[in-house]
Amino acid sequence: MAELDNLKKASAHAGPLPPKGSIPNISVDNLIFGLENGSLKVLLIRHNIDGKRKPWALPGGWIHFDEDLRDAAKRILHLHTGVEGVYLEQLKTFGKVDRLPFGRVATVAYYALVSTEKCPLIANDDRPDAMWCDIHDVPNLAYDHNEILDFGLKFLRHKIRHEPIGFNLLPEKFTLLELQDLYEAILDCTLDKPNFRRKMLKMKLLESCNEKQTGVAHRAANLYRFDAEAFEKLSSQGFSFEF
Amino acid sequence: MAELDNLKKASAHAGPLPPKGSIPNISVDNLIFGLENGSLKVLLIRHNIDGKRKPWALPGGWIHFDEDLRDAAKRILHLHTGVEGVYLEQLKTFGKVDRLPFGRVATVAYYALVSTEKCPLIANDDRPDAMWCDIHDVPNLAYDHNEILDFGLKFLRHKIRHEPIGFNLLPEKFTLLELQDLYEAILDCTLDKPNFRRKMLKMKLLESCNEKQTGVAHRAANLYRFDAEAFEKLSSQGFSFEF
DNA sequence: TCAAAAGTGTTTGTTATACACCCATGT
DNA sequence: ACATGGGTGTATAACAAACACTTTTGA
Repeated sequence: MAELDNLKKASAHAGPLPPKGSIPNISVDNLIFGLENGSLKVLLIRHNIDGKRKPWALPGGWIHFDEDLRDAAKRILHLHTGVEGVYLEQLKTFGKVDRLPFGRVATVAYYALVSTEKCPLIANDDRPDAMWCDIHDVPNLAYDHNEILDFGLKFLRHKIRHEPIGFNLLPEKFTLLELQDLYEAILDCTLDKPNFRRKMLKMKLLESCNEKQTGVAHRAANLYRFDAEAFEKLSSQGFSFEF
Repeated sequence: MAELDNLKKASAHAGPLPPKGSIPNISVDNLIFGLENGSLKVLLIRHNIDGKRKPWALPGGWIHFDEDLRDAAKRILHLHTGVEGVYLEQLKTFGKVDRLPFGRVATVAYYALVSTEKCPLIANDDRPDAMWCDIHDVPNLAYDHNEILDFGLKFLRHKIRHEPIGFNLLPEKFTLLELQDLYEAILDCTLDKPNFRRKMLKMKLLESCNEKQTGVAHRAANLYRFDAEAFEKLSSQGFSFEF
């Protein structure tokens, strides 16, 4: 029951619930991206209230009076995925007058990148339905959530070319081909393997784990991890990631 | 008097004024950049209340209940500069619990790029002080406004390398050297003239006005304007601006 | 031994960089 | 005539794209 209360409080989009202890007129909505079977997915939830199914929506919620904006986004992310410490950035604030049928609410959208394997979806009878939805098959969402998603997707496509954030969608250790597949999935293109390799390695942002893949039916690839330290160092010297 | 009322309503940072007809807990703050004598400037204002001078601050205000977020930002921009139709984009929303000493207010920061020559500052006894402040000489600002400015400045430096927005800081017609000076001012570096020329012209985003500079004590340079149409066209073909 | 993916090498054309140079104009 | 900035040319090095090739491994 306490959990259900939490959920109601956490969801701005179950309806015009009075947000006790929360700031009126502002909500948070999270765009949670994941990669599954080489496809880009987004986390959608759907409430079942009095046996009635609401439309699919982005996971969102209200902001407590004593809670930083970013902390509210983290809390909502954790509530639906159980993960912490993942990539989470503010996307944009959506504030059209009539974006919700009840009252005036501006929503601050955040986007998160998670590796789906770390991320078992939390859904049962007391909680809303949840699914990883392929980015190409997104249904009509509640309110202006399609608009938020479209904006976020464009933003991600641009961002991934200019900042090394793709790694957050992969497990800690990954092969170069997994990384390439990720770029191909997000940018919706095909890339040349040898050239992709060279380009990535030349940047010196990947650190070899000196470890091989296991359980593959072909030659095992070397595993790499993203070297955040090296990136900080290079950035401070004026390096700018470009893909 | 009506003007003064407007100003009070428009300024979230004159103090904890009750925002009648406005959304509580959300404000808008504008980061208005301009270029003057080859230096990057930001517009700051300062209120004089009961003969007491408040600290310098970013121009900001409340959002009316029947006004889109973006329209509020436009209104505040126009109030302080008189300009309309200039480059204005959302920067980020700042929502720390204690960012203001009175009450809980999240502020949506916008940034604008204007050519200062179009932009006589509106300031007199009834209005707040206003100044174009060199980016290197910014004083301590009210509340978290230094944080907002720092974030905006970093953002601008990054953005100008990846999107053709610099033109908005120049008059409609400009020379290649003016453009180069702009890049040097914002990126804080020096650039090679012939190479800058070629790089810019090769992108096909500049349209020659077939007109020369006037009133200069040396050979008059050709004037160019930014060709927004060409940019749209190229963008839709996958072109990505890089400087 | 074959399929599947790892990983290397090489060729070719394009682009960036650095810098030398000439041109036009007002004083 | 000379200072000032406008504008062009060019040699070199670095890089990107395309693609042929060898290597490793499990089935």
